Amino acid sequence: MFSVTLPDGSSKEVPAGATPLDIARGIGTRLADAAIVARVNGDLWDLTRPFEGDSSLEILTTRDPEALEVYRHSTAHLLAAAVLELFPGTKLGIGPPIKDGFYYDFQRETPFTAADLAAIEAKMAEIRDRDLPYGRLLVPKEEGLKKYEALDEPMKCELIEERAGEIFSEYTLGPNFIDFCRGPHIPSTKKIKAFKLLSIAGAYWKGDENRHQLQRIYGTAWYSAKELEEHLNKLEEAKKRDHRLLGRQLGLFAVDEKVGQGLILWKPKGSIIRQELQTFISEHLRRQGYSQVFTPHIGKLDLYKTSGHFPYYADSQFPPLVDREQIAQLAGEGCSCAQLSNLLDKGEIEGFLLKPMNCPHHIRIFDSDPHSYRDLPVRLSEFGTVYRFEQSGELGGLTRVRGFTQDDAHIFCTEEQVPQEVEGCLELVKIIFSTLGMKDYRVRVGLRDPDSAKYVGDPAQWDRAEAACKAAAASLGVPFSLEPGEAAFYGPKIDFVVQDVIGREWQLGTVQVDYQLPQRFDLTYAGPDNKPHRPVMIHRAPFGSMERFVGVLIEHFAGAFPLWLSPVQAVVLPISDRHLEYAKQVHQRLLDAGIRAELDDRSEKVNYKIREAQLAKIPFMLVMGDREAEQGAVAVRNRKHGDLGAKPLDEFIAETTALIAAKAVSE
RNA sequence: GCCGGCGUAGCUCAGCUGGUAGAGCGUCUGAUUUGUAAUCAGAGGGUCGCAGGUUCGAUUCCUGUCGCCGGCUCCA
Repeated sequence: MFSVTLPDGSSKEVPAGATPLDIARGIGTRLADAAIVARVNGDLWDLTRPFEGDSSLEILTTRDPEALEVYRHSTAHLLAAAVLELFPGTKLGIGPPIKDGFYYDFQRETPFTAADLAAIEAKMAEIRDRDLPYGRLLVPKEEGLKKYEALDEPMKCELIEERAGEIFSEYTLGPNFIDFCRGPHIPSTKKIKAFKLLSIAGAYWKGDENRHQLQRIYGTAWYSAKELEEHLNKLEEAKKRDHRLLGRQLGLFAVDEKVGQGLILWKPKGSIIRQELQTFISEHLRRQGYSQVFTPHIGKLDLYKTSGHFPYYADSQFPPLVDREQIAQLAGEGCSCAQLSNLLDKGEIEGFLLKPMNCPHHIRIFDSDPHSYRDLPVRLSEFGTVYRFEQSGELGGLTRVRGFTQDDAHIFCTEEQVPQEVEGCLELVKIIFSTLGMKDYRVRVGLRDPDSAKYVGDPAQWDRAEAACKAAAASLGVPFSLEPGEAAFYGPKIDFVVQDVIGREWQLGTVQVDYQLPQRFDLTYAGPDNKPHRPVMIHRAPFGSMERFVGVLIEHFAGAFPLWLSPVQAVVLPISDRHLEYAKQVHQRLLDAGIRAELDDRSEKVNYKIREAQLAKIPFMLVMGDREAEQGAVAVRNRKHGDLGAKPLDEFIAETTALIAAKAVSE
């Protein structure tokens, strides 16, 4: 007999061989029905796995987030079983649960098609209806390896070699399916109520682009058809907020294949949003003692050799700009492209680079004057456009582009000033997020990966810089995560990360502490001892890039920007031609008051004009007919609150300009 | 860059197994003078992404290429 202790402190005596499910049934059929998995002595445990001694037990039901992961993982096994029934010989990779669903990686000669997906889904339902138990078996490692070799499952063998202990567990599903798996799983397939396969994608084995590529099938699974439907609806709704769609509908930006992939054309309306954001942050920069600078879009290759950007990141740079005649001459001498590239690397040919970062230019500005410790910190800011040759498969919308403008600045300060300066930078990011009402972000402290060689500089400096970042993040008052491998090559950083409508994460604001570049450029300032000292640099961009930030912002507001950012803040709608004269006067008054207003003087019905303005998400529609013209009034309609009734024009202007000045998030 | 899917009028999309294309909305013109989410009528608009190939004939099949979408990898 074992003693099993429940969360309420009570305990039950059970015979050897008893399972968590037995106890759940003993407590009640409703609990047994809702039960997905157990927690035994702190570990997740199959409901049907017998106790192995005196235990604590918790039954996890559909209410527990961990249970949902188990449920989805079990659905992934169901997917794999269906694939093997339909396509024998397919090799299995891995099949974990993920946010909102699961995937399974397969290796097969012929790619899966959309039609296959439907067939697989049907087969899954068929297997599910067989009510098969998820059976747990224990196998000694050597014996297991032989078995999976016999099954011709090379990836499973590789996983066993790497991960399995002396005895490992595997899970069966019916007589023909077996999978090396830590588990746990739901008791049987009949628990799976609602699932759908969503997409097929390529994925490298073990995420390594040098290894073979697998076909990944993504799916989603829920406890009920209703939840599944809601989830699918949510995905549909999210698509409508996609900044790529809204960007076109609202006329904010365009990407033109004749101009080039990933190169953003800001249309007039989008430019207003960007300009307003720049004006907004510039005011805060001024208050924080920043100076503004301008630098060119290119610089000599040598500059980037000094900084370390070239040639180490040659793959993500646009090709160097080299003198035409020099190239012609080299070509005449039979110089190959590879040799040319080599000559560039060695610095034997001079050329220019489209700048991938602004820092080298700012450094040269700093270094153009001698500095005393009394001058520091020096804070140089620039809305600097940089160019990076991102992989073509990565480009999309405004979030991943090849030319973008950072709201960049570099702070040159003493080591003692670092904590205070970093906090000042974080303050800027906080101002942005709070002004725009953005709450869904996470803070990531990117640290170096001790196993990687891509970082420059000595470890002691890294340690100090990482400590400074951790301390600053801690002072922020919001949760943050420490993430090794996420540092910049020259230093650790604090990033603000948000999600787009389809759940992809994007880094926006960033603050990076850098001990390397001042050294590489041999920057100094005169200390109190009148000897040269090395300044520390802080790179920071509170928006990150204007492109990405606006992209995220479009989705955040679903295109309905707050008044102060709206490209058109009010539209004047005369009811008929005889109100046109008054409408023009109103329009001009609005423009004079600094309100971005348009006049819709088309001979259309007011309903039609309202509909268009509404779809354009214009905050205020001012309808005017005889009554308004007589009284010097405007009938105000708000995009969200509808008809607000008539009020004197002066009053509307006063209220609206106040809302704009306050950067109110809603009208 | 890799895997898969897609590319028909400005936009959204239809077009069966090869016989050079159609709708709605937008645009333009005319009529209408309108009170809080679409007034009516007419017209214009596409070398079916681009380049080759197969074929008597290709938007439709094949190859290449460019671009877009999803995922992977990457992101100084």
